[in-house]
Amino acid sequence: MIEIKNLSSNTSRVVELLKKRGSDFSSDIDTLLSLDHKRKSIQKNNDERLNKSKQIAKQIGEIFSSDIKSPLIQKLKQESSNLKEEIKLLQAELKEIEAQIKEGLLKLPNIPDPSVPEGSKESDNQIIRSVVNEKTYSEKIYPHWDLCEKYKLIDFKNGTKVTGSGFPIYKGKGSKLQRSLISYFLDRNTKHGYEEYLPPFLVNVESAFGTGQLPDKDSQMYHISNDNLYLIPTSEVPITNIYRDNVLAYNDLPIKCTSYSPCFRREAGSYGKNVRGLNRLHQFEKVEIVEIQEQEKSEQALNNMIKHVESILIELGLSYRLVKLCGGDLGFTSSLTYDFEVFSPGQNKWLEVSSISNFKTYQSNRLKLRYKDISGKIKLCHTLNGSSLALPRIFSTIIETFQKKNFIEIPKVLQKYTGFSKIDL
RNA sequence: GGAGAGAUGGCAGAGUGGUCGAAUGCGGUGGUCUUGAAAACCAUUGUACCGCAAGGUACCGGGGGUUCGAAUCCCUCUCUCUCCGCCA
Repeated sequence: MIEIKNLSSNTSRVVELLKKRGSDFSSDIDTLLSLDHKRKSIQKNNDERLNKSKQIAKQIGEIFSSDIKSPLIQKLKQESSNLKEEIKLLQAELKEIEAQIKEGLLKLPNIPDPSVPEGSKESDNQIIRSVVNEKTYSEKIYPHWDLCEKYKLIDFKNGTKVTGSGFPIYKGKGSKLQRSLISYFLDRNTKHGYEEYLPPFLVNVESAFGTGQLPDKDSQMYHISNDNLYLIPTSEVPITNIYRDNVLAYNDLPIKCTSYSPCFRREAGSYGKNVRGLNRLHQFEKVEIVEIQEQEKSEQALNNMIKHVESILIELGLSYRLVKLCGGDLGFTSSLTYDFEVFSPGQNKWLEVSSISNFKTYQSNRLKLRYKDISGKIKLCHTLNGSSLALPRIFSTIIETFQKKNFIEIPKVLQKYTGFSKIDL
């Protein structure tokens, strides 16, 4: 949620930057500002009346202690009753207008960073760098769904039987490889200073709201109606919400967390080729990194996160590229996002495996996540997060990239986790 | 799931209708003293909104109500604790 103060003091700048997303929000913002103006004047009126009635109540108390029968009391009571009627009306008005302001603010996406490239579609994203490993294998390359069947790594059919499409069952060495990747990612992240967490996989409404899944992505989450809880679409939600409603000391920062969790996404509207195999699932596993930072340091923090995730991709030996998202492709709550994509030789295309974002104050404003800076001033924190990494597409790319005629090689760094160096028949 | 008790500032803990944003202790910060430190003493120490400021308003788990006046009374929700039941 954008801060209304920012909106009123930098109106034209905010409007300009929001245009990168491909829409003009100037009239929405004007409406919000005039609502806020109105809100202030109502509140002023309200406060004055409250003050008066408070004074009267005090006066009654004083008279009461000396002369219970004083005729003044009745008169004052009446006066206060009248005031109360006015206050009631003003407060109803105030509540209404505050709700309108909040609703309006929630509809505004985050302000894109000035460096965000112009553009409306995926092809407008800016490729920062590409690192492609040369092929050493010249036989026919199979896509991962064929390999999963051949080596019995994943049972898609029975996943569909047991739950539905998009719920694969890993088995045998497939399951072991999956588990090894989780451990490997967590170890790499903790070695880089992130503290490991294992959060709840269900969250309440406040948490879903805090990180911006509600109300924007309501239909994309699984909801448990009995208890009004949501299955998490990413562990960013429970982890970031740990710090909701907090004023941290500047020397508590940065807070760096990493966590594994399954992620549940309804993915309503997806179909066809894009969802084949492991490409798009309703339940998938992910290791996430979250960082809470001082405002001045978040830019550097984002760069560090990128370097860290990149070092993992290099270690795994995958071909990858780093992409800076254009305004049109930028997520609703993000100000600046970089994606890592790995090259899938079996499908001959790039697949997103990590999305690293700086949300600046957009999440923290909702979360009321603040810190006291060195001068004692209270400010909103900056929040950042990224996948480090998302499992299924790494899994599929590994088996596609390192397939040989009758076996699959396991990358060196993973072997101490898997306990085997290849998958064969 | 059943029965009971409770939720107050960073923490502990008073306060059961009037001048309470809230005693007291601990902790934090600043100072005095000291070569330095400790101790002692003094001062200070919540958040949000409005206002140039002075100042005003709201907040004692959340929401609603009674009253001229609510931390205090009533309703409701959530959470915590104790006992019983069930259970990996």
